[in-house]
Amino acid sequence: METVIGVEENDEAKFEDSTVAKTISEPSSPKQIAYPVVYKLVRVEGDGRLVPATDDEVMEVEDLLGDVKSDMHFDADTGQTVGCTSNDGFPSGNTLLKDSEALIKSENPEADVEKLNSQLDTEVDLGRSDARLEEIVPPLVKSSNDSHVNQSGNVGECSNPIDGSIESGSSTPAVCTSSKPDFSKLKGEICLDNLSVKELHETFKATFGRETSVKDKQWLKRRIAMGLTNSCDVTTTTFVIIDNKVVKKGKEESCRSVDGTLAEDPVVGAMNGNCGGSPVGDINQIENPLNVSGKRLTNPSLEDDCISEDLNMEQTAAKRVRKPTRRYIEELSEVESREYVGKLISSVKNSGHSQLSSRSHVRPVQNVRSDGRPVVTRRDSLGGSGVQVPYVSRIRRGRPRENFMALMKLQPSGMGMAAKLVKKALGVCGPQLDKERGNSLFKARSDPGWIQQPIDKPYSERKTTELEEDVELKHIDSSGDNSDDNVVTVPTAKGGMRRKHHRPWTPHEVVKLVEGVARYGAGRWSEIKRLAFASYSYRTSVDLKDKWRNLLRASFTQLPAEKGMQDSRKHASMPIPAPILVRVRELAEMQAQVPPNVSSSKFARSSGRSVHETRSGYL
DNA sequence: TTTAGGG
DNA sequence: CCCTAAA
Repeated sequence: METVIGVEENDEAKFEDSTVAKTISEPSSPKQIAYPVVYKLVRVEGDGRLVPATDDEVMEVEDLLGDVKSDMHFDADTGQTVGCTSNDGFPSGNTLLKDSEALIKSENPEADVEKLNSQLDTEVDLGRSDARLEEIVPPLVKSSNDSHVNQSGNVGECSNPIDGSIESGSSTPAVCTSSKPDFSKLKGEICLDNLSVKELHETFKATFGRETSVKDKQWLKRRIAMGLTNSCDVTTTTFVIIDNKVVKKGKEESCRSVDGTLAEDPVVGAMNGNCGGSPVGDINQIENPLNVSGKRLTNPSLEDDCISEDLNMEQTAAKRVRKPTRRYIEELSEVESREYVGKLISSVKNSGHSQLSSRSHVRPVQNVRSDGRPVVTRRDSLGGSGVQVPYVSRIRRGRPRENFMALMKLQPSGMGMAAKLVKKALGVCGPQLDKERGNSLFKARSDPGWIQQPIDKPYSERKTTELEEDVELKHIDSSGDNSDDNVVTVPTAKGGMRRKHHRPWTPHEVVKLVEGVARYGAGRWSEIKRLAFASYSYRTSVDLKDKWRNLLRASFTQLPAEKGMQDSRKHASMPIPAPILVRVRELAEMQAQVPPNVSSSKFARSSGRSVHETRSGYL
């Protein structure tokens, strides 16, 4: 049975209510209208059932969600304002937005959210909807247009359902062209426009598992599209969402994600980010994973959207198709599977590995913000001097791509316009976000390890307790964005310029590393990396190894000192907490890993494989 | 690809 | 951290 974490889109009803003006369902709760979109984490059981995620699970994903969201966020910013994000502006996103917005504005989200949450528990049929969807789809699929859509990409590149449902819906069904609803997740594209009301009804039913009395064809289409999209997201739960594309574990199935939604709601992104579950798991703010607040850029009306959409479409077309970054995927998958299914990772890895990093995607925005104009250059990325870091970080971790330049070149000139638009948008939501984020960030929590954060965080928040690693990471990331992780270009003999970046190890990381070694044994770096050391994609197994080596060295040299004088030498940089060092030493000894020099000779680490005993005194 | 080591 | 040889 696999454990996937899904996002449950709970407010079916709400949407309807809002959209349809209570044509349907219980007239009882007048407030439904105000229900914001709430996502709930669920686990998909083998049989397709959705089970509320456990705290742990949530934790696991939280982090992820945060990522996704933030990333999404960006995309959204760009996409929303500019054009459907990269070619595949998620249909649902937009659609959802429109609907939800209306809802959201009406009341204070906070309260509503809670309600929703409670309700959520009961409502779970995304999974089903999905299943059904598949059933229905076949007939629908291929109904028309394939060519149009497929131009850019295949499955992944779906056109905006919005267009399909709204635009064409009202006007001429004939031209499904760009307007085909996004059903692509399943197998192909479906053009809802071609369906009769009755058919739509059926589809609706199949999608949502219930009847609808709405006669409005357009509405139905939209609704369905939305539903499908959402379900898609749910399905996707495997979570690897990269640049608008959702990559399922292993498979490369992609579809637009809820960009729009997420993006639309900066706050949400931020929220998640904060909530970013730390592996440590001492957080429980998961209550409202997503809380759509009323604050957001709102798209005035559908009409407007359509317009912008059109605009978007154009630009979109020009944009390149981006595949998920390998690293990114890795990261996500790791988080996801960590402790659960480590295997998945490998498969996921295979699925996507492009040179394009999510970061590249974002960068333009950054540049724009700081410079005031869309300048995309490698220099910026490397030097990072003038690059400003947008509120949401998590854009790109890991080592910078060597061929970044090339990537940038890919950015069509259209970017310019896009960038401008984005800029505009950012101007509005940026600050707000920051604020939001900052506040939520303050949900301080006890830091597992110690106190010193070696890293200089760009944000002042830093002093606010050591937000757990996740947050910390974000900060780092942010800083990284600026300076690109302390990237320093080092001249290479071969004429090339090599980037060297420094990523200070956080206490958490160290702890994890130690634990990992304890659990799996030193030397099994890949294992540790994958399992115990799940997140932190930027740490490669080699990194782990190196770090361990260092720790070992440190532990054996520094420990003795502790006994006598606390500090024979002021550890200039980051003082590694004594306890940890102790543990390290212990482990080392246990596993017959003796630090070279210090103890005696270099014993190959071969005896300490069994491991497990380790965590006695400490841990 | 992953490990171990050297730089 | 990076790079590379070995496995």
